[in-house]
Amino acid sequence: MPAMGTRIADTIRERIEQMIVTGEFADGERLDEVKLAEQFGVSRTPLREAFQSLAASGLLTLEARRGAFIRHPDFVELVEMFEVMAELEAMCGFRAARRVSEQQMRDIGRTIEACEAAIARGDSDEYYRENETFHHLLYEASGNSFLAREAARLHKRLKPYRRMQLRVNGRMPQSMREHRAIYAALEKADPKAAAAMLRQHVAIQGERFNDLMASYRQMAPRKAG
Amino acid sequence: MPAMGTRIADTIRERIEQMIVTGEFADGERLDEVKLAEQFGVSRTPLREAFQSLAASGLLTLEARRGAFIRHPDFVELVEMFEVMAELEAMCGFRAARRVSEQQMRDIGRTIEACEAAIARGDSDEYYRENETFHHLLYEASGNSFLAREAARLHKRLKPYRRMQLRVNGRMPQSMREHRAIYAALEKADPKAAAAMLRQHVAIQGERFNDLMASYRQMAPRKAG
DNA sequence: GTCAAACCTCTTGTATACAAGAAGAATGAA
DNA sequence: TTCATTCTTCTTGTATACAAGAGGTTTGAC
Repeated sequence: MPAMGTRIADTIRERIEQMIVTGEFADGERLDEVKLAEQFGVSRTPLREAFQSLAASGLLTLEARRGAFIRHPDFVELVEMFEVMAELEAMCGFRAARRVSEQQMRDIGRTIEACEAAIARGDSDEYYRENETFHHLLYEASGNSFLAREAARLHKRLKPYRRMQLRVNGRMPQSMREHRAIYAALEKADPKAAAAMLRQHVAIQGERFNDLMASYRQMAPRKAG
Repeated sequence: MPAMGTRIADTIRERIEQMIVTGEFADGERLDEVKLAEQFGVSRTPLREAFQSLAASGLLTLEARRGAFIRHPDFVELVEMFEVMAELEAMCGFRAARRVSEQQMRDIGRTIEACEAAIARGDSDEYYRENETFHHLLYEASGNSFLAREAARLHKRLKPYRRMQLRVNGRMPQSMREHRAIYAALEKADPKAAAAMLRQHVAIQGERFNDLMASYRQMAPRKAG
């Protein structure tokens, strides 16, 4: 964690990042420096530094002398990104199967139960939170801190689009079964099974491909001037 | 001297990035804003924006109210990074085996020959250049543009440390044999073989682990106040 | 001589001022 | 009316000014 004291630029970065990953901006929308600076009560300087940082993380796009834009990935790129995400998670699972600690297994087990409870209550926000925790615990359990950071980074970047996957009818119970299967593979210390399960869990393939495409088409019209 | 065509911040970013990946800075070195601004003949503003961008890419570390520092990865993290790099390259190879075009195969073949010619001439700079091209062509050949970008990003970040691997006695001819094996796997359209070859080619394991560790120890003392 | 506290200086972080493209509006010709 | 051109305005990009923390240094007490 890079020293993050009282720098306004860092705070701004966090806040804009949050706005982006919660899907607050439409595709193609331009982030007005003056307006945002006013909104946050700061000058343009820290705001622009935040922009640079966010752009390097891929969360927004800077166009020379035109400004900062939200550019949602097109469908092809979205599939590409999930393809990489699937492989990173598989890699985490593979390594975690050998390296995961008992404490980590308990934590993972807890998030699975919390997920199921959330579904039972119909609390989808809680479900998303716990699901996220599940995956982050897995990244950590890989025992490769660099891999964990990179996986978390891409995970964050995909956040606005992950809901599309889960919104589909019947996806959540299926997702839960997969969580349990992943847990079982870790418990058996079976790297290949864990990797395969996770690849399957995250990848966009088969029916899921069509589901995502349909969801994407519903979301796509949200274009901004 | 204000705006004149291209963004200064971008130019500065490129130049500093180049300085970093060519290993121009020692571990722990602080990048003096005033001195660098003077050196480049610009104000601190675009320089600081470049810093933000570089920090987000992992090429330098920003510490609140202390400055921008070059923090070389420790040995463990370096191994972790190569582990991820190996997997990304394997992934590229897997996909490239199915998707690579004939033109791309010709280009890849050409870089292999250029590499071998460079070795024969003892031109190591040229060798590094062509080797880099070989890998970048492979990333592109994966057919997944997002994957290609991510692989290229990590490749760049590892650049200062890749030479350590190759400097080892006899590594270059071995590396060339691997290039040819990778080429053969692509030609046979054998995804698993291509992936395995690339994982093997990039990963730090077996003897290579010890070689890298030795090289790292020689490089490590380059600490700055 | 050693330790601690105040102070000074140097560097970073933020705000503001200014320059210069870019996009759009107004103007004029066909 | 339509197209091209000029001009206006708005926004970004860069420089500079100013504020404030961090680190080192001096000074004083013991």
